[in-house]
Amino acid sequence: MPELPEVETTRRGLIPWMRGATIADLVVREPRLRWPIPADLAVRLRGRVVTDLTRRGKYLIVSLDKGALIVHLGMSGSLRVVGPEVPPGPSEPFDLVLAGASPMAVRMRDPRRFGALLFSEDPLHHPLIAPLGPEPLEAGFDGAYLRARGRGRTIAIRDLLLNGHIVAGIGNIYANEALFEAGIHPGRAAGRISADRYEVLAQAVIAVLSRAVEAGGTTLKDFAGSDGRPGYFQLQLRVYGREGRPCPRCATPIARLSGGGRSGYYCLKCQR
DNA sequence: AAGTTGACCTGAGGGC
DNA sequence: TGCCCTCAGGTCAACT
Repeated sequence: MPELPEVETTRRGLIPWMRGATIADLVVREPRLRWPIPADLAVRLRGRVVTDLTRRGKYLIVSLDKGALIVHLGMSGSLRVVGPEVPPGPSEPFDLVLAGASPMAVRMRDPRRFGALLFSEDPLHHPLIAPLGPEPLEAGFDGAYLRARGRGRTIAIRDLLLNGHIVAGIGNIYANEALFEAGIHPGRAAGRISADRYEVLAQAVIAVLSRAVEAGGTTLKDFAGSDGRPGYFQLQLRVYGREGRPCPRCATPIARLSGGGRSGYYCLKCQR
């Protein structure tokens, strides 16, 4: 599920609830996520104050008066605000309980358990965060940067975009959508794309991600924002998941790139 | 070094 | 209806 726009949607929804709040407790029902939730985490968190909620790529960083939580939603994760009376369902590994006049909890749902909840004294230097590439919606990301990273390489351009150490936050949906918008074939070797086309691609990445953030992310199956409402960007998808349907530009049926990992969708006429 | 594949999990959907 | 197979929004580790 969650790529940059979905994580950003979650972050924006949680800010009013979390910023300035005191953590009353962490209730762990299932510690076996991508990495185990540290056993002593609840003890460390009780009484801590949330000073800020930020995002780096697909990671949420909950800054505390001492240290920070690092949250990743994996493939199937979401965070929702619930009242204390709402009983937890299956696949809901933890609640972060916040104190206040009307106490509430931030509840994680993660059926596939590819998500993570970790603690760090210095999150920006954490081994998962430090190697991330630039944020695509901030300065430092442009065509020249992408071209420099792709220079001389035979890797498919889609896989370059999916590598968080090259650029942070892009997943399979938005990589495919941006490549369509830029008219570039997802399998094209990264080293065989002109400077001009790299500039078009970088702008397409920025445009697609910005529109998706505005729409509240993409809900294909089960993504929900912190208020439980879905995103709406799936209505604007032009190629992802649309094999056989007409290309919005030329009406040629959308093709699917199979073989080797995750699938790619593209128009074989518009994208070279 | 760069590229490719497997691994980690659950649940949904299609075919028979 | 039910079983089995395939696939899914991520990404690290271990191979070639």
